[in-house]
Amino acid sequence: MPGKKASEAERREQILRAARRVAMRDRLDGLTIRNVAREAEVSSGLVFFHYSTKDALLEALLEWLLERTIVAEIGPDILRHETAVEQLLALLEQELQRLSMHRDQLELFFDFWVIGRRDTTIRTMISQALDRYRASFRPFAAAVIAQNPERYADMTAEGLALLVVSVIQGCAIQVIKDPNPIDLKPMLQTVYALLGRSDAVEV
Amino acid sequence: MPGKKASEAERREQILRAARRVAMRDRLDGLTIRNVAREAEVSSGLVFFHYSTKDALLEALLEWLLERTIVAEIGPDILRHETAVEQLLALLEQELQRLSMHRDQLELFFDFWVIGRRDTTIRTMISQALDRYRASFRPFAAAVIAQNPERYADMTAEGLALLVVSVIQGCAIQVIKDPNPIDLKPMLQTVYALLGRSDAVEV
DNA sequence: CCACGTATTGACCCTTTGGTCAACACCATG
DNA sequence: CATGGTGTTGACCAAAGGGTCAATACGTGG
Repeated sequence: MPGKKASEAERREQILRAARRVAMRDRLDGLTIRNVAREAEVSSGLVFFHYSTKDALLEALLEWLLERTIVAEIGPDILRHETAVEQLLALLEQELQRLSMHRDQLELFFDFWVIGRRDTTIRTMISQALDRYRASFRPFAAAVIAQNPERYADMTAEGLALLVVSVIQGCAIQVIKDPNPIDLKPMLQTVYALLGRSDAVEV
Repeated sequence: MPGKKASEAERREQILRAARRVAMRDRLDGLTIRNVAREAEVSSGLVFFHYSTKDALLEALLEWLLERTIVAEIGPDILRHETAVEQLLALLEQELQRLSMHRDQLELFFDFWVIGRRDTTIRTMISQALDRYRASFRPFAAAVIAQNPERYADMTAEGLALLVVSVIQGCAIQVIKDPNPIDLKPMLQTVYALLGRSDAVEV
């Protein structure tokens, strides 16, 4: 006995929201069509009606995840710093802070990562998101080098951006490695020392 | 119609080897008891006879993987360097090189990583392996700081070791991000510039 | 050469899951 | 008020996979 009707867009949103809740709670291996349907309080058939296949639903979910996880927001908190080095460091610190919160999103990302080894579409989506992410660090890296060429000789903007992003991604692994979160402060302090700033910072 | 008998240890080894081949070829989602049995040319029942459950087989497989993947070998190639900085950098370079080869083992590791979010035993095994890995960098980090305290003020051995390991793990993600391998050289060059060595190196 | 423990087999069970589909209810329109 | 298109349902299907188990072959000790 079918229930009320709803518009295409509404229902898709409703189902996607349910999928998000399920995924955040039970991870990807708990994300079954039936679970999503139950969470959205609709039938399993309806999920297939709006998302023809589970992969389609996964891709919609990943799109949402990527644009709120693998994005470096360049706001006034970053740009208000004077020197390029300080801006880059502020960006790094901001991203590390974002990692420490949002562990659940991080874990979900790694779930998708593993699926992506198999599914070309997902793999490509992730790869492009990570490329964009790294690209957003590049101008800052270039500015750092330009501002003090003799000290930062032998560096390239590409290399520095890749280094910073690698540190962030490595820290992502550290953050979700075990239940009790790790303290990234000593590491951040070390980076500051290497790149030239020395004032202590909160993490 | 049962086949030949074999000793306990022999059969376990034979099955584990088969499991390794299957895992390296088809990833963890292709690692079914039936696949392992076929690869080992035994029956599926026999796999359960020697590994009472699939999890037990997975743990045996993970143990093998960890001790050949998440281990920093400190050989003469590292220790022959004069300064502590050079030793640490040589170690870093060696590990990055190891990443670039062994992509398959890396991907397998991430498969286990995701499973480990669910399975406490696997999670603990991975966590401990990573802790040991980081610990093996610690003495080198400490030596670096001790050798030039005024330059590396504000650093701690713990922080530097964590930084180096984070870089390696971040690069691991870069390495398997997309099919065609990335070039880590510019990044390594940047690290050399930051930590003080300037001669070019092969990767 | 007999008997007993054990290694080995493969059919079988049960659960889960992605996906299909015929039936049915809802709503707009004529 | 009929009617057709479409949103919606839940039963059903097939495949896959972990695990069980009775039957059976093998080897060894008596």
